[in-house]
Amino acid sequence: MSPPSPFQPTEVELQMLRILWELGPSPVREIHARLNAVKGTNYSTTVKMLSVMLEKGLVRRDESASPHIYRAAVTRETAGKRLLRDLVNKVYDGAAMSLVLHALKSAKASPEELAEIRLLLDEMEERS
Amino acid sequence: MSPPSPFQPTEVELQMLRILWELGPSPVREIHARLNAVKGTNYSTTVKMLSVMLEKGLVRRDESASPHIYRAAVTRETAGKRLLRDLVNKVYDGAAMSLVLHALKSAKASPEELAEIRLLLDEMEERS
DNA sequence: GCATACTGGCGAAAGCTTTCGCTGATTCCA
DNA sequence: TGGAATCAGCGAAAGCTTTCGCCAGTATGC
Repeated sequence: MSPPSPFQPTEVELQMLRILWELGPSPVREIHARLNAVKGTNYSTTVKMLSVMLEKGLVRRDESASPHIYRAAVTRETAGKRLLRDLVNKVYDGAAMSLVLHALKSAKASPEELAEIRLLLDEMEERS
Repeated sequence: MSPPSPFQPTEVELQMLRILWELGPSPVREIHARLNAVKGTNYSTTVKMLSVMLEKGLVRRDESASPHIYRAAVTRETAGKRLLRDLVNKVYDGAAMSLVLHALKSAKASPEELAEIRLLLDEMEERS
């Protein structure tokens, strides 16, 4: 399913990905504007970061457009899933459910979300 | 509740913590035995790692016992909670529920666990 | 056509984490 | 008590990620 990507984004790479997820495909300039707003870093830094991420396969680049357009190569869902799996393995020793419980306890949920979870639970119960 | 610890453990530190969580309070030797088994690193490395973690407040040390005894200064629960909060913020933008859903979908749960979650959901619903 | 501004990129510096060599102290036996 | 083994630690090297200075190419406005 996910063939060539064992890459876990680093701290700042994740920050960058988040910007890309929010912004959608964008030229460096816009990405930098956002990053700079929160981190006050240099334009060069943003460019470099993107080029590193390009090598790692975390972003994609469209060079045909004149200001090059960058887009995230992984969806928020995929990245989240990977990081989550990682977290579960590293801390909860693979017991994903402990984590679900923790997360649930410490989170605020809307009625809709609660309903969605119930639905999911139903499905899971049926299947087993 | 958690006064002086904004420290997020790094990769290897987490590995070390996991060993401590499993082993309980232990002398360096035993910790090293485990670490070495999975990473093949030097005894010195383990000692250094522990001293760094001591400075960061991630572990505690009992120097009165002759082979010094190290123990984790954070519980698995606390560490997990912190990392989780971090993950939620960095990837899901604070929307813990999206994460819960993901985790649920990708996990196998026993009937007992499912029941526990339902219970929790009930409580949450009442409170809102 | 020329100065100016914008864009992209390389290579190296800075700053972490991680690893280990080497050294001194302590413990353990015979 | 002497010698070997174990234990603890420092300081520096190695290896990442992150930052940026500087330069070159390209578009832009006059």
